[in-house]
Amino acid sequence: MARLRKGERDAVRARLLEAAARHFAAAGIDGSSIDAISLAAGCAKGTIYNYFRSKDELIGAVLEESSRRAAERFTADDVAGRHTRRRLAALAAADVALLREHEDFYKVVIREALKFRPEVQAAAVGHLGPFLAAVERILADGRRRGEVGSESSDGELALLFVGLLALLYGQRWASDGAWPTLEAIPDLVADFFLDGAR
Amino acid sequence: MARLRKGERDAVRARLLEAAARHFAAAGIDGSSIDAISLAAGCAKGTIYNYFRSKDELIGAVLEESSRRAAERFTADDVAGRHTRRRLAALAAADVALLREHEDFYKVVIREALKFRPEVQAAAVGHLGPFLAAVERILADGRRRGEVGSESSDGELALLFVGLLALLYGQRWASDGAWPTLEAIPDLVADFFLDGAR
Amino acid sequence: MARLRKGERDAVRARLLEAAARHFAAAGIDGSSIDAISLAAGCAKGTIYNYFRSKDELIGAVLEESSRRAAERFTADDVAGRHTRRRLAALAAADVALLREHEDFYKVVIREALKFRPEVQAAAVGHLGPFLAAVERILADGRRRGEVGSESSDGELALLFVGLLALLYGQRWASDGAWPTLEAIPDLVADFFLDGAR
Amino acid sequence: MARLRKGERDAVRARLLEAAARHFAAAGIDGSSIDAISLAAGCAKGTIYNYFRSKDELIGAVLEESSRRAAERFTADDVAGRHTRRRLAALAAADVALLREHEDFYKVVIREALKFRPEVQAAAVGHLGPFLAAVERILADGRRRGEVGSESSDGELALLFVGLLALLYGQRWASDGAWPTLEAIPDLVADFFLDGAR
DNA sequence: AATGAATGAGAATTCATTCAT
DNA sequence: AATGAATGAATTCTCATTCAT
Repeated sequence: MARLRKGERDAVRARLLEAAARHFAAAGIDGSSIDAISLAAGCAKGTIYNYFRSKDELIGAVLEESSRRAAERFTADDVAGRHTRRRLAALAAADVALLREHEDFYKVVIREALKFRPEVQAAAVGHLGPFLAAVERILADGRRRGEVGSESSDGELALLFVGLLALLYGQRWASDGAWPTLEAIPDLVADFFLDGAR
Repeated sequence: MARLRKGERDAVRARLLEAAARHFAAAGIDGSSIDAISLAAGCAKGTIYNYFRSKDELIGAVLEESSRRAAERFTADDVAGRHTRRRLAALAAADVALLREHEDFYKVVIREALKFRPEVQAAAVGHLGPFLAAVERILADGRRRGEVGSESSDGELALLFVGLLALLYGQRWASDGAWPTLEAIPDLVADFFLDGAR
Repeated sequence: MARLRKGERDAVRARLLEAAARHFAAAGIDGSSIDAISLAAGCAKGTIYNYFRSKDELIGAVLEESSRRAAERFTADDVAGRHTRRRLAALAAADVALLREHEDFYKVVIREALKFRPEVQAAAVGHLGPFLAAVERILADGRRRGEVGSESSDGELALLFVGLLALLYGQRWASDGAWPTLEAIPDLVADFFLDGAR
Repeated sequence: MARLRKGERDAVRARLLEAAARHFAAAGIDGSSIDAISLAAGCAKGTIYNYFRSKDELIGAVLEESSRRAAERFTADDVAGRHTRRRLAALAAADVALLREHEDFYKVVIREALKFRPEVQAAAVGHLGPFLAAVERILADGRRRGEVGSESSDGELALLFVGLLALLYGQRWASDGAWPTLEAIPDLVADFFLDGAR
């Protein structure tokens, strides 16, 4: 059964990644077996090893995929002249839109990032690179406009911004969607990030 | 070896809990074996089952212990008349002091909470109860003083406060202590929580 | 706490044996733990080892006790001049009376015997000795009276008699007492043993 | 080693069942480890779990297999017009022939039945169904011919018949084959069942 | 390329037995 | 004598990975 068309092979790979993300999100990485993931993707257990050398590589690929998709978007809608608040809210809204499409991937990657393991952190920040850069750009503009005055560096603030976003997503998962809703998140994060509780 | 001297049994239990927290923090809960934990505590494999009926119960006891110790402290130093900023910073400072003593326990409980699993969330918030209540009290006073004006409810804000604190701890673990330092955290979290990036 | 009065020590031993029989009957020998038995007898785990060197010895003692009590009785009521049928029924009735008092012991010893392990068989038949001898005596008299004519030897027939009795007890346990009842067993076994289904 | 030649999988399963029966018969169910059984069947420890989900399922499969094979035979040779004695002896002879081929399976299933556990009894009698039905048929005919007159019901008598048979097999195992021999059993059981010791 | 049976290291848990107090 | 904590061998079961077909 050799020589799948390129597209077919990619399709199987995509199915495997989605099944993996689904299982990882539902049962945790350790609680998900290669066997169950393969079957959920419509393959036999052995097949997955034709696509990923090991479970670790599969995990890596899921995280990779998550950020790959994310990176395609950021900044697309960003417009430099606007108010900092609007630009941040728009950025968050774009992220929320992505999350809607790939919630399982987000859940996996966010959970992984929030384990705060140094070995993983480099990769995580790497994946977040484009997003963090977008935030920093907005912050730099914001300082010029007098809308940002924090003593913390833009890099630190950018990390706090994505952290807050992750926290709000997580709070939503933890409360089974009760609070906050996806619709509310962009304004919520932009407002709180800029003004705090004041 | 029956009838341990009074207190001896508690000492063994404490050693087991600390060894468990240490392993959980270093290798994750799933990555830690009962066997290794027992040996690290200076017991044989079977001994741990004289203290905890199962791994799940051990995990529960570690989380319990963590919050039990935490609950002893909060609000001790809180003084109602002060500025909101000072009170929040003091609360955070008390928490940081606790974290210094039981960092492994904190790491475990924070990681667990940041998996955002609804089944676990109730317990997590329950453990945080006294802390959250303290924050809410300060916020209510703050509103009276005109130092807090956010449209979000005090309950939501309190959750964001502990979330931010957890995020800063985590950022420290992830960066191997590079940023932020423990000393900086109380002011950092109080400032950002009240004023944001403005 | 040394030097228990002789009677006290015997009382503890008896309690241990009864607890053991109870557990063995309910959960099987393998399914019963020394710990549970000790506690049920009101002692701590270690105490049992002051009375029995090992679990095997405890098992042996339970079986021993069972047949010791049984041996006290047989033949007491037997009267040589009567009809074979009446004498067999009386013998069975005496056994049923014993079983009523020590049902757990009976269950254990019968189950053990019906595993048919050669190593155990010698002991089992040894324990049954007095009972088998009584049956053989009755059979020998029965032949003289013309009430027994089987070609099988008396020894073989005696084994069949106790086998039948055990079978009926067991059938009762298996059917939760539905059939046969304890009252019916003595006549049932005497009749069937002498006449079969004819 | 995927896609075994047709039949290969069944062969492995059969080897596992036989190894299990062999061990169960020799050391008891509780005394037999999954590990030892697998190795005896020529597999590694884990392999057995590709065929049976748990030890309980393996036990069930051994009992099932035992009665499945048995059910194939009964009554094949039965001829309605003959003497009750001859028909019963023939039935017993057919059973003995089966036992010769699958002695370990018989030993396991008989031992299990003679534990007289109500939960198991239903299954045991279910497995015996065809055999019991055959006995009852013969008894009904026997009554018509005047060769059976017992006051007990045919159902009860049938249970006694299989009980006797089991007892004789067991007696043989217990005596290491000394008495009775397999050859003698069919006539022995038919004679004793019909006439008793008379 | 896909399959899925085989593998065996490793994990949690049980429990008879020992022995210091 | 009684206790009950400690022990560690043994057991069941899981699962990532390999590889013949």
